[in-house]
Amino acid sequence: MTAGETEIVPKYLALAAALEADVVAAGEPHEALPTERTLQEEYGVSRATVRRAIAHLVASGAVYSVRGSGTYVADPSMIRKGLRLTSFSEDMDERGHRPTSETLGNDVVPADEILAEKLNVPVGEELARIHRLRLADGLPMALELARIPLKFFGGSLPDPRGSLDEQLSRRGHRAESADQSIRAVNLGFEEANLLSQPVGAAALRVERCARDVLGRPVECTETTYRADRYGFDLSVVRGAKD
Amino acid sequence: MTAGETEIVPKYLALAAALEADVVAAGEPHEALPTERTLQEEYGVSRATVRRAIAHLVASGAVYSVRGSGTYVADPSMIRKGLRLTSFSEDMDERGHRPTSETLGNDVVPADEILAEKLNVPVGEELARIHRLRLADGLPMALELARIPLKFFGGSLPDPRGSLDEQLSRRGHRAESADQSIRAVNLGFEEANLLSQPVGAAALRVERCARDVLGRPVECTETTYRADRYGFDLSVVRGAKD
DNA sequence: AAGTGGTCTAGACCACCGC
DNA sequence: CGGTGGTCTAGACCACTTC
Repeated sequence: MTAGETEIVPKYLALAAALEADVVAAGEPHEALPTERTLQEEYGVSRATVRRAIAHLVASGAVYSVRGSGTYVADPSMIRKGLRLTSFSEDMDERGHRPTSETLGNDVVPADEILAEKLNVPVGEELARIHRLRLADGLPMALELARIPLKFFGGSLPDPRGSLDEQLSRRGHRAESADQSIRAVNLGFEEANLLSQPVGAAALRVERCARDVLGRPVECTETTYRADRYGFDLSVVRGAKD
Repeated sequence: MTAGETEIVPKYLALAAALEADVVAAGEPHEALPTERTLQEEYGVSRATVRRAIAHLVASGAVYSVRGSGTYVADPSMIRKGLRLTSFSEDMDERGHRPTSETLGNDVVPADEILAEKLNVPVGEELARIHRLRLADGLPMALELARIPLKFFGGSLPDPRGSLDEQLSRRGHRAESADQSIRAVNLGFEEANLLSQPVGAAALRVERCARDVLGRPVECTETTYRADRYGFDLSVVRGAKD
């Protein structure tokens, strides 16, 4: 009587996933979801479970509820980002945008002092440098410059077609945590052209140094987002100091 | 006078506030809270309400729960908060700068639709608008435009000399959590002059709507930081959202 | 085995929205 | 006014930790 690995998935999460797929993904913004009492019947669960599933979707920004009126598909035009570490692809996926990328150039350079320290390698260590244009729904969204010790790829440049994150994960170097800095910059000529923005336009620059689960640095990435298409929306609390 | 109106505060929020004050604030890190079933009796509520209150505290990072074991006061040193809710003064103090401010203008305006909704007041409600230039070590750092219902100050404009945060705290409207959006903008003529920056320079615009411990909105503030002097540094982890 | 938090149910009443 | 989401109750069973 083998158990077979039956994964335990709470009903409310399964329901949230089902709603996300059935209604949210296929629905127009501001389209109403069935009422909670209707969903309760349709899915054969209690209303508390329906409400919990919906609360999950509200928290993730997929839907919003209006007291006395109903629950509706959220308008994804406002891109949101919380406090979690995500790749560009994950980030766009979560917000209902189709992420693609265009490689602008790959090369190998020796680590300068700053990068050497951040990546915890000797100065002069070979780093893969991957320069990409990131698009959302086919429109330029960000420029990304990743610097990763070549040794993490087994000595050769990564396949530009595949996900960088995935290739790192396969070798046990999945990014698990990161230090980030967020700043505003004016776009220079080259950046502006690549992003289809006017020269001097404001942009968000995110510098990220990621570490794997053991705390070893794996990559330093600089991402420059179009200010008119991207911003951070997050919740903060008055917590204790670090 | 005062507001004789009976505020409707959900039990679970009231309980969360009570637990925060009674147990969390006074307790040592990793000290166990009473069990949910104990709290249920002590406070005369259902277990679902106790759980909801605790869920609130977990989300705010004040406590953590361990399945099969108990719920414990969180160790502040282990809290990983990318960004915390801080006032400009606190923020500058932590960064080692001396914060000062220069009032550019105070007035009272009726709430438009957008602010009325965010602040949960009727359209036309009187809002205090405090426009200040924020300096760090005597140099312009940010422009701040705060909008706060006048009733939170007892009907008169706040003392421009004192800390806004403090004056709100004294009246029980301390900002405890907030929704924030971070974007990049190009400075206009007036903003640029006030910040001693060239016109068109990039800047970080932070829009913050803060709530008190009971979740009541207290202020909506728009802060524009000089990009050359300010940025966010934070840590992120790859965690589930929820 | 006893106790904990995690999930779920089947009810109920309320405040609010729209007709 | 009926229907909606928001809150709350009093149970129940489960998986897990702890002894």
